[in-house]
Amino acid sequence: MAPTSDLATRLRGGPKAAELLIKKLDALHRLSDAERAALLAAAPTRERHEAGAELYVEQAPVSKPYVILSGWACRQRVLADGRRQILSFLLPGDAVGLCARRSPLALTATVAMTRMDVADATFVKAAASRTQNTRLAEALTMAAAEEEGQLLDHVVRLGCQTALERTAHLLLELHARLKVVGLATERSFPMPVTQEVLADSLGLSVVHMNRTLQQLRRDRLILSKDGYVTLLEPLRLAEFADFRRTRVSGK
Amino acid sequence: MAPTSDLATRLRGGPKAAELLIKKLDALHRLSDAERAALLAAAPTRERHEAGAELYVEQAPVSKPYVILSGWACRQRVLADGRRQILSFLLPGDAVGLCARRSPLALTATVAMTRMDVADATFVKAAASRTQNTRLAEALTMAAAEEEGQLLDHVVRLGCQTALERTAHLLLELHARLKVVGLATERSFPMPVTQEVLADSLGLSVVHMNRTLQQLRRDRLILSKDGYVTLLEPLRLAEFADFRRTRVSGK
DNA sequence: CGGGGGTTTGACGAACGTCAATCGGGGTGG
DNA sequence: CCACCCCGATTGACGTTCGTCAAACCCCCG
Repeated sequence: MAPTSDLATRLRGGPKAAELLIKKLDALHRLSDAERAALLAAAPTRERHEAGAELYVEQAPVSKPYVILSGWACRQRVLADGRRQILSFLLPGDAVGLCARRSPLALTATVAMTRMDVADATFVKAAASRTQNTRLAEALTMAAAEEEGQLLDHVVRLGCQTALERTAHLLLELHARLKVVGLATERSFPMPVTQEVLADSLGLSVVHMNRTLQQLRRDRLILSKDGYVTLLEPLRLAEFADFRRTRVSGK
Repeated sequence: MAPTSDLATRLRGGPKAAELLIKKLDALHRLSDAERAALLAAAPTRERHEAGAELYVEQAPVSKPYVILSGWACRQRVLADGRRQILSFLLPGDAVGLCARRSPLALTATVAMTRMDVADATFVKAAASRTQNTRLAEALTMAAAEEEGQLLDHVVRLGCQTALERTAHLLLELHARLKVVGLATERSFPMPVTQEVLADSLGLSVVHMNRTLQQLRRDRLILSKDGYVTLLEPLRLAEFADFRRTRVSGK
């Protein structure tokens, strides 16, 4: 199901740190051959982070940007009394910490939810600032806009959808994002996080999260086991959850 | 309570279209005298929009940027079955539609909630792109980051706060934002929108919104009447709602 | 064999939504 | 000037969704 050989190659530290990033940006705004080559040529430093590691600390300076090579992270905030809200999921191919401002402070904590491999993305910023790499810079801007779109979707989920709708909507988003970078098949994708994480993302209790997933299974809309989710009826699910692909730029 | 004479001046079409914007940016990242002067010198086209007018249509191209001179707007999405989610409030001094990308499509609708006066903000974009106006460009970037911060706050409100906490938190945000541009006093500010709007923003029903406001009044935390809100105990309210001023950039 | 984290279940209660009616003020036409 | 109306705020009664608590269960691992 997962492309294990590719994955193994990447994890062993092959030269293709930018591979997933390119897949993602290309889908958003086709890069030039030169830009793709420039990104692939880079051999950035890699880091491994264990689950629970904090990549950025809320209100602390953003150390350096990363591209996620494998594993999942999230942005989160924790209230004084311990309540946690997960604001977004960060998946392989995502670039993080590429803020435009001068000495940026992180608006949220960023935490590894699984073991993950990341590459220092300073080379991406450098490449994008070269004048010949126009489309790369544009693609990064569009990626930022797409991220804003995801945050807006999240607000809608939390603000006016039921537990069932929220869950379906989030699963559809994760599936779409993973498919772009080749980590999901037509209907399935890995889900390496606990129900507690989903609950904290969707504003539900763990118990209700569990029951909601059960209901989706009972209704034969999804399958889930062993860390994989299968969307049995993506179209019906999308209709039900009011899920629509939003475009960020058009000509 | 409201600075009526200033307001009247602005509404009559005095030359100070950028006045409120400058107040806001200055508070975020002090501009140079030259930058302030450049912004104040501009005499952009003005437009008046009645309540209900749609400044931008979701998924349609963003026509041109605006600075809000008076009145409130919001960004919103409407689901297929009519449920509405308000994603953010746009207040006087806010710039909207200043997207960086090429031919941007609006990620949400933007709707006037009161009669409003806006100025064409093309001159702001132009001024920011001149190389000598570094700090202006930086300030705009920081304003964008602040907006992201507000969106993150909104997710937290919806995801893990009670109706009472959400409401208090939103009122504190609105107060802080209006105070920066001089439209709020130490404890009071105008609230020109219906409870239905607040409800659609906070993910509550109108009925529950009403009861929540009543409770805040009963608890002597706020006063509200005639379109004005007074925060009776801002500190206690902030403590209760876990409201914190988040900084976007640091030395 | 024991332990711990994650999932699942049941019973119960609280927060919030829905429905429907009333109230109150400002505007409008007769 | 007054009757009417409409929109927004308010109230009450009731239903549903979702949270909480507590216990069991399952599986992997040491």
